Amino acid sequence: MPELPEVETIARGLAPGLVGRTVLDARFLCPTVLADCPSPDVFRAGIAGRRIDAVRRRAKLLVIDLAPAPGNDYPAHVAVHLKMTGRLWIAQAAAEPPKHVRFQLFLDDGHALFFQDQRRFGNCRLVADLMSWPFFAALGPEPLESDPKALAARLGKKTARIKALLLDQTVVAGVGNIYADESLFAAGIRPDARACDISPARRKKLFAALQKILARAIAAGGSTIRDYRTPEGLEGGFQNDFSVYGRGGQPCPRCGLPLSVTKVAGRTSTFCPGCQG
DNA sequence: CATGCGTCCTGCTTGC
DNA sequence: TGCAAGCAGGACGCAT
Repeated sequence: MPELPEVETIARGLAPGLVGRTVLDARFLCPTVLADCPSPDVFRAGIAGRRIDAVRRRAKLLVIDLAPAPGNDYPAHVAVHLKMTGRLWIAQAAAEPPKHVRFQLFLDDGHALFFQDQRRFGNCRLVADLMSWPFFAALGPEPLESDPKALAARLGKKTARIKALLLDQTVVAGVGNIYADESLFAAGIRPDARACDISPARRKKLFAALQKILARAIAAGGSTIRDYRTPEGLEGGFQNDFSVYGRGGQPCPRCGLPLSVTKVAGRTSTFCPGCQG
């Protein structure tokens, strides 16, 4: 469930405890959490002795930038995808890992980064060159760093449903089901509308609304539906500001009609049949 | 190429 | 009260 605002909150929360530290080792409590790597030992050797230069977000990925080190004489990155239920926090290295902890990164100050993931959808990987990773190279623009008009132009001739395109990480990066539904409501667009049937002005309005909603969600520390927590263990606050997500059957906050629930692009989609159309 | 759909995974919720 | 089916959803593999 962590989408752009949640991963941004996590990156900001982890940075003070990680940046400047040196990585000593890693431990995998679940073998499948490690993606695109021949073995845990290859990963461990690849990170050992490196200093953490930065902790940042790209799309829904948490990216840890690692400096070169003796024996590892090139920059590298650890990329973590939290998917639905992933959580990250820093604790004493000797702390007993709670249930569903899949991975630990041990630091030179006696602490460790813990990665917990109940549903095992999440993963982490060690990447020397991010752009040689096809998924990363194909990511679309960051919505908060782009002109809404330029984003709108990216889907001008597409016939797919607008909801499917918002969720497509190559169209725009970092949007998931929550912020897709919320921005479609704000722009007055049905989730099952075909992109080519939406006027350029309304498509621009959609991305302007997306920017505003993402910024407000980051300011609130993200949205907690069930599993998401900040690195400090706190729930987000933006779930209290939802207009439609998870509110099927309840009155539309704008017109009072009951909100409809459908499946679009295989995802539950909530919208107002009066305001979006 | 573009689009759409089934699959993975596990714990909570719903329904009989 | 108990148990099974349903549901959540990001990315990917495959079908059309």
